[in-house]
Amino acid sequence: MGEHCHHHHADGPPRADAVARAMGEADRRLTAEGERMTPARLRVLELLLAAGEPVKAYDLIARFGEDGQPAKPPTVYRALEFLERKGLAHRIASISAYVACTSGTDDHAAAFLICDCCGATQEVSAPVAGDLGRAAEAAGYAITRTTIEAHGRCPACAAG
Amino acid sequence: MGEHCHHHHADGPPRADAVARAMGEADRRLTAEGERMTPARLRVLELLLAAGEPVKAYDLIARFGEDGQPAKPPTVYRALEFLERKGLAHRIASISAYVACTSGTDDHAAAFLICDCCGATQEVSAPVAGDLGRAAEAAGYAITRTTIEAHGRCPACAAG
DNA sequence: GCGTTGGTGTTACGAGATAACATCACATAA
DNA sequence: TTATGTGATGTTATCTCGTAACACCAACGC
Repeated sequence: MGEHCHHHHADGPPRADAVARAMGEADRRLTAEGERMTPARLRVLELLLAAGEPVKAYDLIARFGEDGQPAKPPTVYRALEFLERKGLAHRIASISAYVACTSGTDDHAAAFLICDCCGATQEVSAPVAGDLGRAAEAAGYAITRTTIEAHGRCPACAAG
Repeated sequence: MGEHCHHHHADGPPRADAVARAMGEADRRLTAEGERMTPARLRVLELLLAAGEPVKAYDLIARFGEDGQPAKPPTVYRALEFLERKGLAHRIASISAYVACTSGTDDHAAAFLICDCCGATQEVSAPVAGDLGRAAEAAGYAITRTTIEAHGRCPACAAG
């Protein structure tokens, strides 16, 4: 039972044109909302989209400069905070990593299936009105934000 | 919208005899299973039980010595790992803190309701067979572990 | 013009967690 | 009994993660 299969079988990194398209769409949408899609924010979004899987903050920092120059930590953390606030990225707390949002919808409650073997993750919509919502309601809690992360093995790793 | 009410309304720290009882029970149970409840492990469990709410690892480290001497980080992290493995404690990833398990059952899948205002948390049983389980099954994932944490306001904080 | 607001650059540091290695306690088999 | 393996601990050092604080700057509204 281990972390020994580090090859990536599933949907690898998206093609460059897909990344560009997603960035353009995000840029247009947020600009229309009066937000400022600055170079740093776009760059971090680009790195997340290009990775296609969760990325550590310090990996983003290292890859930030096109010339190989790393960014300063606050630059990346600020961009991540913005992207998360706007629903373009998520933090995965159980592995301290960040991932571009892949749920088309405005759905602010995301859940993740994370393969501990190959690192692939899949975002699924988190029905807050489900089990957890019922428990919260019974306890009188007013929920504002959820962290729902399931670890295990993806189909390919479970097989191979 | 903030973190401004830091008083503790809910069930505060448990009474000393309740802590002692819980420790004795854990000690007996694990010893019967052939595990070693060493002083360091008991001490960390005691600190978690006495707190009655999530505690940061470095707070445990600071409070570890009865004489005020802090522990070395690995001492506490090792104990936490053991307690978590044995179902006596949980890590709450979204706030990087640790809490004693309060679910009587052997139920290894816990979920938490966390008040962002007063810090109180409530452990609820996480029905893995519910929404998330269905999503995982549909995606072909074999789940081994879940992190389910809902943030919001407890009844008292929501009111006051 | 002038203040206000929000974003960025930079330095420095605080907080969270673990690697690596030596040592020790205990059980069990030779 | 001695040998030996296993699991727990002590200790040092370091690594990773994240933020506080402050100076600066651009855009906007009055």
